[in-house]
Amino acid sequence: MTRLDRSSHSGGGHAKGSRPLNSLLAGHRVAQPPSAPGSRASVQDIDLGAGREIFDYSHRQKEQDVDKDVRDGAEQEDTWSGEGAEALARNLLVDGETGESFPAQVPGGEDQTALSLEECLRLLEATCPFGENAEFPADISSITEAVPSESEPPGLQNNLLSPLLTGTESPFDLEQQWQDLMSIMEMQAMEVNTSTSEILYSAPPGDPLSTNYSLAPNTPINQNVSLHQASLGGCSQDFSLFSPEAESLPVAGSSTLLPLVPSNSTSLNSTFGSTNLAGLFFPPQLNGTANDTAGPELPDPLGGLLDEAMLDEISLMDLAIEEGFNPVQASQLEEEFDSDSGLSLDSSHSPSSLSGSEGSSSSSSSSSSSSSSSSSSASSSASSSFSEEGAVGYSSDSETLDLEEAEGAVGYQPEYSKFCRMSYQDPSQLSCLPYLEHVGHNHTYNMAPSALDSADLPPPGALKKGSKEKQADFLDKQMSRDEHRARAMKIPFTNDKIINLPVEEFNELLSKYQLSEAQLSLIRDIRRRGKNKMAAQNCRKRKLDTILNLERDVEDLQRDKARLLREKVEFLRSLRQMKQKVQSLYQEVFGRLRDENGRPYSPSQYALQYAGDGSVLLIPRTLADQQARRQERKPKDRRK
DNA sequence: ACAAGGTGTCATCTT
DNA sequence: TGAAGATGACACCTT
Repeated sequence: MTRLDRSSHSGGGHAKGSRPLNSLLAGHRVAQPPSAPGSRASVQDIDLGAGREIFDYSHRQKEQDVDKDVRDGAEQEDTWSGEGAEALARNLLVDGETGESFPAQVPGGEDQTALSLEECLRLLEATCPFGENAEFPADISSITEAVPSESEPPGLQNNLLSPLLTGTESPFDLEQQWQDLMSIMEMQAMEVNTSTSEILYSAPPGDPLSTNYSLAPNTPINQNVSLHQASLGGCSQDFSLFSPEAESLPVAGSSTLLPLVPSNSTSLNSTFGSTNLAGLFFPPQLNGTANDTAGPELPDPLGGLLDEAMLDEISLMDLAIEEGFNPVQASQLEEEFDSDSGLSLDSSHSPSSLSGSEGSSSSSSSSSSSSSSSSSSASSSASSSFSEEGAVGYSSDSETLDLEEAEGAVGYQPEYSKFCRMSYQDPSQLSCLPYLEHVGHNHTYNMAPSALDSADLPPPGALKKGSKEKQADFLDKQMSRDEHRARAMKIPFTNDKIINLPVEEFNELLSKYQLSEAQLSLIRDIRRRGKNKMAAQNCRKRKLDTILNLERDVEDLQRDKARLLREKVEFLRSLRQMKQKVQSLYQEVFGRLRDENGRPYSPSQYALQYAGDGSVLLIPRTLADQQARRQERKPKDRRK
């Protein structure tokens, strides 16, 4: 935040003219009028050596023309509640012997029928054997409550549906479902190549669920009944609707129960065995082909969203994302870390020999890729920066040139390629000038203007036959501004030492020589600039690492999201299957109910009600609707 | 001519 | 308190 504030002051860039503070007060920097635009030397460091015992800018003065090359110029959801059952229980009587419940006050009380759950199960087992492994919610009524039927026409509502199945309530937020699925598709479109996306809208080969199913990219998915028929093949799979306790409920054979006459059991069996289970999801009266107690058909609100084919395709997509993406992207990411930044913090790349090796004891091993947090990356980078970049530039002193050439030739540098790439497009040019490899860190605009005028690299031929003079000249051109100044001021040691020596050694070094104020000032400036230059490089490295880490985090999160969506879809799919099974059970039981005259009950007048204790009751539709409405209100109230 | 990216430098803040 | 490091901002350069 403070930095943002600072930016206001330097908004125009410590913009030369606006950088007043100590600079302007001290007058050591002269803000050049705009008449000297674009000139890097518009504000220039003037190191007159105005005694800078302390590192105070106010002591700087306009630089004398110590370097004649330096140009003059100034510087410077879901609700599975069982409350419906509880509510219902308040209106029910409990059979003292059987424990079964039946409505206490219902017109036409003799029609109230409570079915033994065991009987129901037995009934259903005849046609639909249960699996053993399926998990099922304990609260049966809540399951029924969740059976969707929202899209059925109002007129068709009073059908063979659970009384809690109202036409208005859907346990799923369809909009949310759609958004999730669209999200998956978006991700797929984002991360998977087009070939994969083709899979999205075409049936996967060999997928029996989707052979009769095709999706258009922008077409809402339709419910295809035969799809479920194929997928479920009766109710043979994983069907353990009721708990063992429920199954062990006492058999109700009393007069309170209406006889369950399997009058049409054969037809039921045949019908049920090949029943279109998708149809079981829906009210029976929609199914005109079935008898009046079986074969309902309703649009499945989930069917459009959770169609088997689509689910499989989503899984494929996610798989492609996860499996296809990971290795490639990861390797790409690694390459980025290693090459793109070109600034690996790994000190294993650090030079084994540094001109500034006095301070290389601080060298520490660090790896940007191993640190997921930018902070750790930052610290490691900082700790290794000295040794890593100790050899950067600033080696111009002619007296030690040979030494530095040797040093430069030894080891450098992790950033060598990058800097060479930046400053010299052709590395071969450097390879034939090994003593120049550190020069790549100097920008040509740091060079003296005269050097800038002829900054072009000498043609290879010229270099070939180049005399030592020419080489020296060329080397001279590559020297930084500070190096030129240091040479001009006859600083008796290398810029490299000036920059990289620890404070104590640095002060010791200074004390060894008799230096003028101008020289001391220049030395301190060189040190300050050199350190700041390395700091800036490290700062940029860290910034880059941070960006890369964030990118990686984003990719990880996207993968997580895709996985969670996939799991959600799987859950929804199994939920739908369970609902279908519950619905089929419902129809089966209801279809076998007979009144005292041996006639089937009309689904428009009666409905089965699952009680909380596991019993099943036959109650009038009106009561069932009331309870369903009451049930419906509760989640809405809760939402508010 | 213009944009983008790299680099050096400064001012300022933080450690 | 001073040294060193970190960082935003700017100018300049190269591509």
